Amino acid sequence: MTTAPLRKDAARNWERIVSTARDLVDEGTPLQLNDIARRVHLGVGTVYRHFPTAEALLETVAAPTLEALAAQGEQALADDDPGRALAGFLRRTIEAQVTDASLAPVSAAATDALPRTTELKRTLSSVGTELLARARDAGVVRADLTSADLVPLMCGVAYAANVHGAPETRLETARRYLTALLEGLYVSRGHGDPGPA
Amino acid sequence: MTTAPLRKDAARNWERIVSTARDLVDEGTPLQLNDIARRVHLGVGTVYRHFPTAEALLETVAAPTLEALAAQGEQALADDDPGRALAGFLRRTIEAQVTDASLAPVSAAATDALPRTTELKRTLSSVGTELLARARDAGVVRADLTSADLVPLMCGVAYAANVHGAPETRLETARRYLTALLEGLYVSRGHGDPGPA
DNA sequence: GGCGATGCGGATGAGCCATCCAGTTAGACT
DNA sequence: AGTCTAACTGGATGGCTCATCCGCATCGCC
Repeated sequence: MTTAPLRKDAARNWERIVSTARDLVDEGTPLQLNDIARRVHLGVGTVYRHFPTAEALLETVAAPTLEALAAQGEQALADDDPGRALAGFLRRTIEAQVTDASLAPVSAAATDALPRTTELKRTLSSVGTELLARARDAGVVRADLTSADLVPLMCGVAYAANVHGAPETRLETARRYLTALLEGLYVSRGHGDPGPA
Repeated sequence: MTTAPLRKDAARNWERIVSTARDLVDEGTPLQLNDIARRVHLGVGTVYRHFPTAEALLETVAAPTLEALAAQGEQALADDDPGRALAGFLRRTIEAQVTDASLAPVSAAATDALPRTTELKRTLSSVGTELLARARDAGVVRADLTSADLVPLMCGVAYAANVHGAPETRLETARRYLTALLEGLYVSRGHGDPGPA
C-alpha cells in the first residue's frame, strides 16, 4: 500500500531523474523540473508525474542522507558520554548539511512535500531532543537551551559556512563555527588556555 | 557629481517607490518591480529606470538602517571596554538584521548593486575588524576567530532566528542565540555551576 | 509661451512553470 | 501467442513573471 509496484520502465525513468537531480544539486544548480526533463530526454509530464513539485524531488534526493543521519543518531544514543554524544551528533548534522546541498533547504522548510521526509525529520528531531536532555541532565550544556533551538541553530551554522567562501573550505569552516558555537566566542573566564581538558 | 539633481516629479516618484518597497519588505513580501509599479500607479519603465534591479531597490531600502548601524559602530569604537564594545556592536547588528528584513539578503549578497552599499558594508566590516582585534588583544575572545568570520556568523544567527518561529518572538530568539554563541552552548567548565562536574 | 531635455508608461517578447490529453507500452490474463 | 487495459509517456499549450524599448508627455529654463 505504500507503493503500487511501479512499472519497469517507470522505475528506470524514476532512477534516471533522481540521479541527474543529484548531479545538479551537487553542482549547485537549482532544480527545475522542465530542465531535468530535457536533460534526461523525457517529457515534462513524465517528470511531473513522478515528482509533482521540485521540493518533492529535492526531498527524494535528500532522503538517503537523512536516513544515514538518522542511523548515526541512533548510534549516538548508545554513547554513554552525553556531551560527546551530543557534540558528535551535531557535528555529523553540520557536516551533512554542508556536504549535501539538498539538505539545507529541506531542513529549513517548514512544510514537507513527502511524508517520509516529515517522518525522518521528526526522528532526527527526537534524537536531538533526547541527546540534549541527557547532556543537560549531566550539566554539560546551558539550561536555557531547548530542543526547539537545535534545528535553527544547526541551520544557522550551516548557513554561515555557506554564505561566503569557496566550496572547498566549507567543511573546515563549518566545523570551526560549530566548535565556536559549542565553546563560545568568549574565552572562558575560569580557565586559561583550555588545552586538552 | 554623485547625482544629477533629479526632476521634481521624478524625485516624488522615487520617494513613492522606495516607500512602498519599504512597506512590502516589512510585511515580508518579496520585491517585484512590476508589482510595485502597479501599486504605485506608475509604468514599469519608470520603476526600472530608477532601480534597474530588485536588488538595487532593496539596497536603497536597507541603506538608512545600514547607515544607522555604521554610526553606532563608530560609537562602539569609543567604548574602552573591548568585550562590551564588541558584544554591543554584534547585538545591534543582529537586532537590525532581525528587525529589518531588507538587511539579511543585502548582508549575505556577495556582490552589491549600489556602490554606496559596498561602501557601507566595508565600513561596517572594518569597524567589526577593529572591535574584534581589540577584544582579542584584551584576551576576551578566542584567538582562532578572524574578522572574516564575523559577517557569516552574524548572518547565521539572524538566519537561525528567522527560520522558524513567529515574527514576534524573533528579536527575543535572536538575542538568546547571540548570547549562546558568545558564551557557548557548553557550560564553561571553569566557573559557574560546578554541580555534577 | 516655446523649446530641449528628461522622465513616463504600457505594449511587447522572452523565458519559466505546470497542466492536460492523445498516443503508446508493459505486463496480466486467457 | 494474443488481447486487453491500466499505467506511463511526451510535448503542445496557456498562464505567469520579468525586463526592454520607444513614442509621447511633462518639466522647468529662457
